This record gives sequence, structure tokens and C-alpha cells, in this order.
Amino acid sequence: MSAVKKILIADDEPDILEILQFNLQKEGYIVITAKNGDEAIEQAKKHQPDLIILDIMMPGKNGIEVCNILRQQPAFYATLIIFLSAISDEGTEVWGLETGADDYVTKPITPKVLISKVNALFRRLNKGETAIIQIGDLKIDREKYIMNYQGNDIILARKEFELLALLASKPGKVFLRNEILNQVWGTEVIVGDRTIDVHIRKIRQKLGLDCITTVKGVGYKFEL
Amino acid sequence: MSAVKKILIADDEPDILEILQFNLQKEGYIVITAKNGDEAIEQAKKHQPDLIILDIMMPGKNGIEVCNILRQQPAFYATLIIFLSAISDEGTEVWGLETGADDYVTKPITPKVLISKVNALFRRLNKGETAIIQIGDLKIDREKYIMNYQGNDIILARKEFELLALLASKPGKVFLRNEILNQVWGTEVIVGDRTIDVHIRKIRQKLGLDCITTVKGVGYKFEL
DNA sequence: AAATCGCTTAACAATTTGATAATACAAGTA
DNA sequence: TACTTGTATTATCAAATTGTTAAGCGATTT
Repeated sequence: MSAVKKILIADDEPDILEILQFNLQKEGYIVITAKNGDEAIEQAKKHQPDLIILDIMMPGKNGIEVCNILRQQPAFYATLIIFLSAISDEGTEVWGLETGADDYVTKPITPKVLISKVNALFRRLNKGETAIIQIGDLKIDREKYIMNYQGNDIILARKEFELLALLASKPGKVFLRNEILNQVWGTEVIVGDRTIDVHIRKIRQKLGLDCITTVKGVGYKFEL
Repeated sequence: MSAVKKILIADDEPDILEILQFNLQKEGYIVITAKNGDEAIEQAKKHQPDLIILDIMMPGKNGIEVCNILRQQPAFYATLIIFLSAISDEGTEVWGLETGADDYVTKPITPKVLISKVNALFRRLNKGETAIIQIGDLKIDREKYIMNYQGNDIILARKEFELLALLASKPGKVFLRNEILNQVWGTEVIVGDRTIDVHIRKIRQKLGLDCITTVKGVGYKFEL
């Protein structure tokens, strides 16, 4: 599922097809193209793309028809679909979205924006899996509240976990003591000077790793 | 889980707030509002909305800052976020989407189009849900309210069932007590502190399995 | 009407966590 | 060296959080 994503683009203008194909391929996607609605359906069945970008106005079957036909089949029930249209008319946009599309993009569109939207859709799709930060052999799962180093789970208390998660969120960055206090303890709570140190110590101890560096007079940073 | 969806709208213009609130409520959503970034964060933590609509330009913390802050917390890792902006500048839109938003909408926007987009997002989100959950030897049928472990049916009371079904819907994920209260008990009911514990205990007892782990100060999670 | 069931709460026990104080240590400087 | 500043270590204690049990109450069943 999280392999390389396949995208099918259907548009009758060769220029647009080419520009989008080029840019999406550069982004790392596998791109399949179609020049009209019937070809789009054919290619969709053949390649089972993860995302289909459909121009609304095409010779033969138009984009909305294609969408309807595909959505009726179980195989395409959950496939991402984006409509591309020169029409910025409100009714059409609403109609397109109600038809079962995941987004509706109005031409002219820059490749950058389209790519952002495509990325955003895939990102959303993958959120069903998990949010894991990985630095070297250290995995941090904020959702499961688990740290894992070289296959071994490490149990951290809440503050410890939050503190380490913060530092590890930007490896190499030095977090000021104030910054840490604000993020982990919040602005309302006031705690003494040594509190952070003690937690840092516990983390170092539990991890058994030398990955938190002290920057004297400044703060702490996480590395490797 | 597929109960009524909660939407938090944050915008400093009262007019927009009101129009959107009215229209979304008419569509059947529960709407919470905030006038600025800080309020948005506060309300988000309090209500755990399913979708957050953020105006980018607000006094105090702007929308993008709010998004960043929320996304850092596990509880909002997967929450839907839409940016609302008067800026149609390409850079900002790309930036907004890369920041972790699910959509970027440029003002002026008609309520109809926005609602379509909101519906589209929820539709997509729900495509991931199934009525029957199977984890190892444990089968859960959320429609028939039946739970079965290694061939033996397990009789759970309503709340117990819903609680376990929720935890099991994402094995490993830590559900915050708030999250559990919202999903199982709903926002209107207020129950005491020990209520969840007692239900957890009963489930553990009836299952005879050690599959619910306590994460102190955070919540509970289901595993194997 | 009696018995049962499901849900919630109160009360108390058990546990874990987090903050602090006290002390030791390290590095830089006069 | 003696002094200063900043961090590490450790033990301790209070506070926060959860576990457990029993009991109350309304709804449902027998």
C-alpha cells in the first residue's frame, strides 16, 4: 500500500498531459495517461491506479461520467479521484464533489499546487497507518506512545516521552530550556530549574544511549 | 464512531463565522467556533473535533501556527484540517498544504462549495472504516454487537462493547480518556472519573486476556 | 412484584509520576 | 588555587492517576 503510487491522468490536451506527467514523475510517482474517457476507464482497469486525475471536458465520455462508472465498481470504490476543470462554476464544482471526487481543481493550475494537493491526499490516506518518527535505529510512535530502539521497546513516562519526542522532532536542533518548558510543561505551570535535568537524566538512563547532548548555558539537543 | 461529526471553525471575522456555522449546522454537523488562534487551540483540546477549519490570518497565532502546534500532538495527528485564506498566492497555498492541511480554500468561498469539500473529506475518511474488525483470534462485529474470541462468543454490555470496539479499531493506538469519553459517551453526558476504569476492568475480566494496556497520564490502548 | 442487568458513583487502596532539595561534579575564569 | 556558573545525580516526598470493590438506581425481564 505504501509502495510507489500510481497515478492515471486523463486529459485531451496533450500539453497538459505532458506537463503534469513530467512533474508528477519527477515527484516519484508512476504516471499513466489517457486521452479520453474511454481510454481512462480502460487504463484504470488495467493498472488499478491509486489516484485518477480526470479532466471534466473530454471527447467521448466526460470526466464526471467516467467517475460515475468507476465508482460503481468495487475495485474503484476507494480510489482517489481529482477533477480538473476549466469551469470554475459553483454548480459544477459542487456536483463534481458530490459525485464522489476527492478534490476539484480549477484550471489554470500550476504543477506545484497540483502536486501539493496530490501529496496531501496521499498523506491523508496513509494516516490510517501510523505516525512514526524514525531516527537511525530509534523509532518514536507518538500515537502508540512507544519508543523502540533496535527492536526493543522502551517504556517512558509521560513527561519523559514528550520531552524526548520534542527533542527528536528536530534532530540536531538545540532546544532552549525555555522552549522545552513551554512545549512540554506549558506556559502556565512553573517548575524549578533542576526539573528538566532530572528528566533528561532519566531518559538517558532508560535509553542507555548517549543521544542527548548538553549545550552548556543554552539547552539540549538530540543527535543520532 | 460514525456519529455526528464535530467541526471547529476559527476565524476572526464574526460574519464568516456565523455564515459557516449556520450552514454547517444545517447540514447536520456540530459546530464549535473560535475567534483567534489561541482560542482555537483551547477549543480543539476541549472538544476533539473531527475537522478544523482555520482562517490563516488571525490575530495572535495565525492558522498555520495553530496547525503546526496541533499536529505535534498525537491527539490531532489525524484530525482533518482545512485552511481558509484570502491569499490566493501559490506559495502560501503550497506551504499550507505541506504543513499538513488536508485542503486549502481561497476566499471568497460560497457555503455550498465549502460544504461539498467538507462532505468530500468525511466521505473519504469513512471509506477506511469497516463493520467487522478482526485482530488475531478476536472478531468484533460492530453492527451485530457480537464479539468472538477463539470461537467463543463473549457477552459484553453496550458500553463495554463500544469501548472495546473503539480501542480495537486501532490496535496499539493510545486513546486519551477524553477521546474515549467523546466517542463512547458523547459530548453531552458528563460522567465521573472512575467510570472508564470500571468498564475497562470489566472488559479485562470478561475477556480474561491481558490485551488492554494502561498508559498512565495518557489513556488506554489495545494490543493483541 | 421480584429478580436481573447495565451503568454510574463513592470510597479507599495501590501505584506511578514528577518536582524538589541537597549534594557532587565539570568547566571556565580571575 | 579558589571562585563562579551551570549541570548531573540521587533520594525523598507529595501529588496525580489508576485499580478495586461494593453499593445504589433505573430499566428490563421473568
